Amino acid sequence: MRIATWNVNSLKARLEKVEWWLERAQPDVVLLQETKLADDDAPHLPFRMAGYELLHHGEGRWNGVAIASRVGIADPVANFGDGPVRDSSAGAGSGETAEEDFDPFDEARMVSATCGGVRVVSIYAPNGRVVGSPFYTGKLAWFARLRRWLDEAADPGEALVIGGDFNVAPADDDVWDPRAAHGGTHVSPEERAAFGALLEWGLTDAYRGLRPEPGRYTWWDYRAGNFHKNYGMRIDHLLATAAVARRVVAAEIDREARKGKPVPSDHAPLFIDLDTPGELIDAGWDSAAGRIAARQAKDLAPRQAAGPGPRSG
DNA sequence: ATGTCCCAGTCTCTGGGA
Repeated sequence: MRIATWNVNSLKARLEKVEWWLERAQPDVVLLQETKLADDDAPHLPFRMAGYELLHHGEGRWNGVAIASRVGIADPVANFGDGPVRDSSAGAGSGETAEEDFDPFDEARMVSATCGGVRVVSIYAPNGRVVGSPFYTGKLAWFARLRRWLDEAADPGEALVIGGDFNVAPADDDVWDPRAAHGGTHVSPEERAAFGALLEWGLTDAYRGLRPEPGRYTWWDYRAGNFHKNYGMRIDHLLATAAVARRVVAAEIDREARKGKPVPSDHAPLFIDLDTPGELIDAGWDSAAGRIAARQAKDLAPRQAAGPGPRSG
């Protein structure tokens, strides 16, 4: 069983790329983030044509999470079960997300279901923008809500996977240059502690558990050729309870999906294989990835810290 | 390199978010 997660940066704009990747990677379950669609606009038919059911939780213009599965979808939960979120497609304008209006619990950032015997949770954590800002405080509060949901609605003994865009690089090895990112969001001690609180509950970083090498990322800024320089961050994760983690036999980030035309998302898909390695896993998903990472390790000699720091989705 | 991409509305450009 192959479980993937992918921040697609608009499912509408990325539909062709997503269809290509479903055919390429043959995932059984895909957790999607930043669909940027209202539920009424979710593309159920193309997924159905590819053999997948689609569970979508969106608000319109921003955010939006989904689960695509070809092994069934049961017991859906949206937004931690806290009720409907704001419709960001209607009346959106300047001030819509002004600081005083920001409420991460009023945005479509969580959807869950049971697929093929595994409860999966697709999450899109708030970005945080600037350390110390109300958006950053809201990000930390959102992570606390996620942890509380685990405490109240889940059990560390069950088969569960939380995947998505956490907007947190858990360790310095998860950032292209820790000095460049220092002082910014995604790497602050508080954000890493919020991530750690999820592990503490009973989850394992399924990718890192199997793949210790540095220099492998899931997000690269569109600008400045950052992807080709491998200036990225590992901020998308698949966290698994022990019942799932012990079954993980492979983990990969598919950098090929971050390349070429039509224009890709700024995130690459990440996936894990349970019990049986996928047919394509041994073919190599990007033979250049290791070479780039090795070159980057040498490049980590003196470099000026970048000014504004990274901004990721 | 302030370097790109996506969205909706003010709609062939702009502003906001990542």
